[in-house]
Amino acid sequence: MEMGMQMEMVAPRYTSPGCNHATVIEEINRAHELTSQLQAFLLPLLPSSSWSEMAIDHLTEMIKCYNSALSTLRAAGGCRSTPLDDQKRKRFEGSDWPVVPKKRRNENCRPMVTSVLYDGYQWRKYGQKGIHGAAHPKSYFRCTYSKDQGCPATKTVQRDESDADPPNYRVVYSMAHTCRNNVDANFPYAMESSSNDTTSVVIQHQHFCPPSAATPNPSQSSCLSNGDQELMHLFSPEEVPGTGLDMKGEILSLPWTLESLELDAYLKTMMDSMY
DNA sequence: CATATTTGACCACG
DNA sequence: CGTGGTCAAATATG
Repeated sequence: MEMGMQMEMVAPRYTSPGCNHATVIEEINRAHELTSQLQAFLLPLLPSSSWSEMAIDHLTEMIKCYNSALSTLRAAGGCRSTPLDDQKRKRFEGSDWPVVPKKRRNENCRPMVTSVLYDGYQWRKYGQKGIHGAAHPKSYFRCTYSKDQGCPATKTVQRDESDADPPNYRVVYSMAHTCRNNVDANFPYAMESSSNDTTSVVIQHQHFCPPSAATPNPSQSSCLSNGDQELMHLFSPEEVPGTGLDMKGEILSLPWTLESLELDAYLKTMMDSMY
């Protein structure tokens, strides 16, 4: 679109002394290399399932993102923050709130799922709220098909108070899905591992459980006879709520073999090096 | 243009 | 009246 023009116009202005352009490129380069290695590492290990394919797809997308980011950075020749055009700036004029522009999704890398903690359903975020006494805001999601099919399912995601590294997320589901044909049939709902290196997520079920009637993997479902039963599931480090991509969680859904544990360690290393 | 996210405003409830 | 949940306009993005 007019993206290129915007960049040319504003790039010099957003260069700051504290922002080392070469270092940024170097870091992205490293992330790119690590992702490529990870992909090569994963390919022979993953079983053939659409679940695995999705993980590989994620990696491929990540590599594309890095390529795009690198070429953009190199073309820009300077470090910049997200530029605001006049119209966008107008929104913040006279307001003491957004000194920085709204945080938006990575422009080159749209996540496949619409919420964190991919659970086989598609969610749409409709709100975020700071909770009294909580360090982290709570995000509110409803089923993507709530409008189309009147699906009442909602969930909230809130980062745990503990300073655990990686952080824990509390996911609370409310109401059952009534939408159809939207469940990822390959979603392994319950994971049966315990690695202290993974992100644990407390999942609470209010009224109903998530992939319930349509749960494609009932044999693994540890859920859910009682409404308010609290379950500990081990997911992976991931982006903060709202940004969506939780690829590692998918990978960790593999059976816990030695390989997958090594994989976990490798993933963690990779993640650490990326942030 | 369609769809998703962000975020301040609004509202119900205790 | 404070808090938490939802709405909806603005915005982002393919």
